[in-house]
Amino acid sequence: MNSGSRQQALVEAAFNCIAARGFEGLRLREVAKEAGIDHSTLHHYFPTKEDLVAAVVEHATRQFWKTMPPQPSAAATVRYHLAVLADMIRARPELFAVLRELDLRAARDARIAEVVTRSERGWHEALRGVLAEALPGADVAATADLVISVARGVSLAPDQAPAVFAQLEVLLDLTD
Amino acid sequence: MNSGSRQQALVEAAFNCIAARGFEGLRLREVAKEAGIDHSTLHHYFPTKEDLVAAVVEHATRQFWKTMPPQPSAAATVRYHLAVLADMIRARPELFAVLRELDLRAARDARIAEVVTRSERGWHEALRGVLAEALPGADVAATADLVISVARGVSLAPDQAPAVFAQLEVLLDLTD
Amino acid sequence: MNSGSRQQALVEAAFNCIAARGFEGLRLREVAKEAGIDHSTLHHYFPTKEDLVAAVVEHATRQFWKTMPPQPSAAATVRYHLAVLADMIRARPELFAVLRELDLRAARDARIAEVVTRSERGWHEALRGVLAEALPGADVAATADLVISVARGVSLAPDQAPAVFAQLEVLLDLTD
Amino acid sequence: MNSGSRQQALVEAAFNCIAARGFEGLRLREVAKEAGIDHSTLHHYFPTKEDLVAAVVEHATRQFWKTMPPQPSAAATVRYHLAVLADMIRARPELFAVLRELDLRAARDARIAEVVTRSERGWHEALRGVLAEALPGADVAATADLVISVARGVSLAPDQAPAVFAQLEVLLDLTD
DNA sequence: AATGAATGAGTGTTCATTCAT
DNA sequence: AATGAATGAACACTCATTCAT
Repeated sequence: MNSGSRQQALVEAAFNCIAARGFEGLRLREVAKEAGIDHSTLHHYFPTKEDLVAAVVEHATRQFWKTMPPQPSAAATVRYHLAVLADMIRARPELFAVLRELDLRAARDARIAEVVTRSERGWHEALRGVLAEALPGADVAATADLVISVARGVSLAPDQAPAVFAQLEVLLDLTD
Repeated sequence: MNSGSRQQALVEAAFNCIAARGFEGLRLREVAKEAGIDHSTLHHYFPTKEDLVAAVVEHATRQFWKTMPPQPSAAATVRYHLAVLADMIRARPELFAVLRELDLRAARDARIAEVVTRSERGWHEALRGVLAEALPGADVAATADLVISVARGVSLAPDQAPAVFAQLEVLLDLTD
Repeated sequence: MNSGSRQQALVEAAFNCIAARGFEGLRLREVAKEAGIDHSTLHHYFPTKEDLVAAVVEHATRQFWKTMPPQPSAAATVRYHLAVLADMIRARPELFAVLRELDLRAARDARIAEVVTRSERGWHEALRGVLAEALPGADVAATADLVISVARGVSLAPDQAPAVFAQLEVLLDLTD
Repeated sequence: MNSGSRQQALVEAAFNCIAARGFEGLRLREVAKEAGIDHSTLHHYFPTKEDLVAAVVEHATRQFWKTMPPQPSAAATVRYHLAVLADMIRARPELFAVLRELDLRAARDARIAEVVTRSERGWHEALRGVLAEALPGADVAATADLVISVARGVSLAPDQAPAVFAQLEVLLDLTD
């Protein structure tokens, strides 16, 4: 087993701990145990807890953000994006729970704030681009923020995701 | 000083700690110190940390939820509600940050889940009532969930609250 | 048992550990055990290890320095002082070993340097005063430094203390 | 680079660590890093930390003790010796700080005590020989111990070395 | 020789909780 | 109620040492 996979295993174990018990429930010994190594070996890969957390933050944001695949029309691209979002939130609620923990922590941790901001900037820009085409005349910046707010908010109640995104789609009037 | 106000002071101190440093940064000694009492004395009012947290949860949800004051029309009532929401989120971001921490914790703490659910149910019902009148023919349940999702999501980026709620109002087409 | 004696007991236990195993062998758990309390209770009295060490430093320097009791003549006072020094070093070699550890540590710890310097200053001044009277015409500052150097040096080989101080007395020609 | 020089480099690196941070601050990883090798490789040269320390002890005592070069007269030899001592202490205070750490450690480590004793014995004998000639009638054993005590003591306050040794020379009345 | 991974005992420190007064 | 003392389990982190290559 090479060192890359060990680090990866540790990050995933840490991610699972955070998903299950929140940041406050993150215990290095438990992470190491789940990854099948001694807890002091963990420090060989991540000298401090903060370093591990930083890796988890990168991991979580990278997992979330996938490019928006172009569809026959801009409106279709937006509709598809909303549908994918709804599906992801339902399929992987823990990922989104962790992302929301990150949002909260960003307010008091500059290191996290930077990653979160960077991650959101990309999403926001992509959203603005496709919304400008799909909804000419609309306030695309505010609309992008609205979409992101809905995604954030509904990931705190994952079961509602399909209905909420469907309703958002109706309101946006995304006809070709 | 009667015991009621002592408890109140402790709950507020705890709330402030959570707002400032999150649940993971809640220290009983610090709460007691901020309330001006010995940390052992705190246990006379709240036997365990969990009890204090429960009180904070009640405190936070009570603070948030205020009845929706009726306006000349149902549409005006909704518009007013959205505006109040935007104002509150901007004025008291810590309150909403704590409420979001609660949403996250509800997923792993049944005691919190119960309070959060109860609080949301009231809000949801009130919203459905006024939306049914303001937007006849609309899917009021989904719309109420959408409004709540937006409020939740935007409280993670409080600065965007006015613009996002304004955009939501536009999409809802809330004319009299 | 009042808190004063507890602190005293802890300081003495810490002193004994340092005397027996040096600063590098100072273990908080062991100190607490020797004082008969739980190791975390120690932090109730001394929040950090550094605080405990500071108290030990004060304790050690205070123990050493006792005023020079005046004798019939200045020369007799110096002779008596040297004799007392020789006796103390033989009687309590660990105390002087700890004081020498302090001298060494003072080079890399400003907090210790301050206490050591303060302690030595008093000694040096008293020595200069009585030497000026006992040995008119001598370089009292250099002689005082010499006496202190001898005391320091011989405390690293306590058995030689009587002989070395006796020889120093001879050289100083301390006749009335 | 042959293994002899590697060992030498490690010993010197260890010596520097002890000089800078004391025995308690001696870290094998740091020593290895300063010597430019992996910390595991260090164990090929010195199986245990104690072995490295033993080598440092030899190194330090060997560095100090250099034979007393004969001068025109025995008194001049002693005077020269004191002057060299004063110069060395001022020029290389860290060496003498380490030697004093060794004296202290000798009290609780037989392995170190042996080296320290052996080193001192040579010095003491040489001193007795030349003192017997320079100061006929004096208690040469006690005087040699006195000189050694002064050297030890003043190396804890290196700045005073010249003045203290000058004063010792005066008291010894080392005229030809 | 040389290395990076791995270990485990141990280090100071924290903190909710309980006890005695 | 109120306090300060006391507890013990848990924590992140350190470090000499060993193992596999």
